[in-house]
Amino acid sequence: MAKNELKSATSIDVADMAGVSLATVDRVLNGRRGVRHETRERVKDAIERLGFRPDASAANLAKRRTYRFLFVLPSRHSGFAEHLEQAVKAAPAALDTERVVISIKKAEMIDHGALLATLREIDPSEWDGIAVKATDAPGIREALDDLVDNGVPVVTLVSDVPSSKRQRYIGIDNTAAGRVAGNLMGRFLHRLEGSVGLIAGSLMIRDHVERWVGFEQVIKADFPHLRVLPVAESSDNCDVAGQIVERMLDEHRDLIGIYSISAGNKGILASLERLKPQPRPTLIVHELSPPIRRALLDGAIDAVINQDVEMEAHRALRSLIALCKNEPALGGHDRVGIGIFLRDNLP
Amino acid sequence: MAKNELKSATSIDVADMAGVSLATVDRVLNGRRGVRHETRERVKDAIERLGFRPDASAANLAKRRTYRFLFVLPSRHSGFAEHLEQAVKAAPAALDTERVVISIKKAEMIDHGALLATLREIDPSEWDGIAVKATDAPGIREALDDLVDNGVPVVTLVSDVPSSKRQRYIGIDNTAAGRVAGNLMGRFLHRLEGSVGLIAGSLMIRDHVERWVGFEQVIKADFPHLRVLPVAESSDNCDVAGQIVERMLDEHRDLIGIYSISAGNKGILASLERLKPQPRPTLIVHELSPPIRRALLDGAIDAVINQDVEMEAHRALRSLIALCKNEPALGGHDRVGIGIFLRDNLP
DNA sequence: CTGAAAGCGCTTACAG
DNA sequence: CTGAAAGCGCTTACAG
Repeated sequence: MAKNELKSATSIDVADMAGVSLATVDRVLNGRRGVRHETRERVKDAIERLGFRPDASAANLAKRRTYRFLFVLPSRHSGFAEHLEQAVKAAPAALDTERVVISIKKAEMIDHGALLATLREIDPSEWDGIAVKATDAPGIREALDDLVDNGVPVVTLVSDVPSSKRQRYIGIDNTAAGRVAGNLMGRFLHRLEGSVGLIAGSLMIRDHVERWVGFEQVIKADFPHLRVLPVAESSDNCDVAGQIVERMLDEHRDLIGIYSISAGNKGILASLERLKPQPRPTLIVHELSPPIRRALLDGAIDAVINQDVEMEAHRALRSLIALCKNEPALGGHDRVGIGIFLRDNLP
Repeated sequence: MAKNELKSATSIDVADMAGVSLATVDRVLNGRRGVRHETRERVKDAIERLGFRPDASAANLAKRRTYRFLFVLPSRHSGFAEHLEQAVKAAPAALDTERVVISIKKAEMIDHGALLATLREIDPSEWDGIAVKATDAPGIREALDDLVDNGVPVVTLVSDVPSSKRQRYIGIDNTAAGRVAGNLMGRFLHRLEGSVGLIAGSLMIRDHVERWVGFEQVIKADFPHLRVLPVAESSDNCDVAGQIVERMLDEHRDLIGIYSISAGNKGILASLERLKPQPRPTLIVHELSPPIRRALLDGAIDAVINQDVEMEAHRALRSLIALCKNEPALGGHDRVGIGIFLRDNLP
């Protein structure tokens, strides 16, 4: 291997070749104004010819800029909420080159009055960017818009508020996730006929609605022998979810499947365990957490659809930093993959 | 937020507090020898009290060390091989703080004489680390061991050679992947009875064997009404794979499923398309590539099991760097997740 | 066993 | 519109 392959060009090389100073190279590199057109072209030419690629860590070392980001996350106790919070806290450490300090504000998501108050409390001048797991409820959109209008980049996390001015949404395509659930349900039930129950947290939360819609689409189109019952709302409360299952089993003797769109799985599993319907309805739920893993391994759950919260937290940071720098969106870096988990591919 | 939360301690702060020079702080930090016990303790104490965390990018900037890594990859033309090569080439750019130069050497995998010759050609002194997608064939193990004995870190990629001295294996758990395939096959076929055909590339390639074993395990245990046919070997050749399918359909009129363990899917799809068996056997394959995506969307394939080659390439680099630095293995950072893809969760 | 000083490749006031 | 110089937080010979 030629030695010169190992030493890549630095900005000094570029400056020398273009016959300018380091400061001018820096101006061209970072698109700062105040460089004569001709000079700019000379520098660009040198960059091109040397195959120069700026060293991001050196740049960040010199910048020493620290970003302060606020994350608004659900306060309600659930496996997913905890996991998300943990992932958000751990995310800055994975950023090698950028300095980020994050704070977390908890908000009650089901009660959107509480969420609204929390959002209203935020002082935009204190933050370089904000990530919110928000509901799509009245007033929330305006609160997000106010933050954006005050010059703070805002991204929605996990669940989107698409009509707002938030710059990005970081999370899975929830309609697609619902379709995946519908597909698995239909295929696992093969040609059996019967009813399928849906349990969501709240139809004010966008991701729940989208999953429901996706599920219905697929069942209607590809598995018309299945009857989808009206969605029941649990407020993401385990006890309520458990009662919903009891009622479903009682009212629909042909119940052969349950799609749990949101939280409350502990209650659902407990009811099924207690009532032992034969055969047990095929059960598809969201989000891997330790108890859900166990239930999957034990055969109490048939499939889990999961979003990678570590990746979401990481991408939220990357997006916020990109927004602070006015960088264009990198294609496909906001969407997170929809994971399907069976007993044997648990991570 | 207090201002001092934003400014974290630097090694100068540590040096001041401990009453030593920067060089000594560096020695303690990096476990270099030649520091009196008492001095070392003073420094450690200061690090602790200041909550000092070294800045990785500054360290790497100062080091300017460049790693030269060699990747031995399959030469045979296949969607997966191309994708893997592309991922390997792109991986260094994702490493913000480390400088890595990679080279790629192509080797014929099915013909292990050729692979062996390729491995024997490698001059250990030219490389800081080597990643190999190897077969588990005679002589290969010894060739890998020789490289390790010559002081070069070696990791296996995608397919392991567990009896060798390679330091790490980076890839999916292929037995688990086979189990996932078996599970999906069993569930999709529900209670239907019939034969299931398996097509592998070569039983000299470890990942193929492991997938086969995992598949059989699950079918035997959970879906005993399915009959698994003896594995056919295609040498990862599309034409051969297509012929195998024709023969299977001809000899087994009750063929209701096909598990394609490796490459050659184009041939399999073509044969099924031409012969149009009714009903079409449930088809499960590995590795998403553009033609496979299309077939999944068109309904010609029922499920795809995928490994994330970008992640594998990235982890291979991280592992090799860690090995060069004598860092301990980070738990779970070698294993890559097994992705299950249906029509609606394509990335 | 320990330290002073140069340097890694950029950015940032400041001066002109 | 452009440049000289200091500095970001570490590492590395070299000297003692």
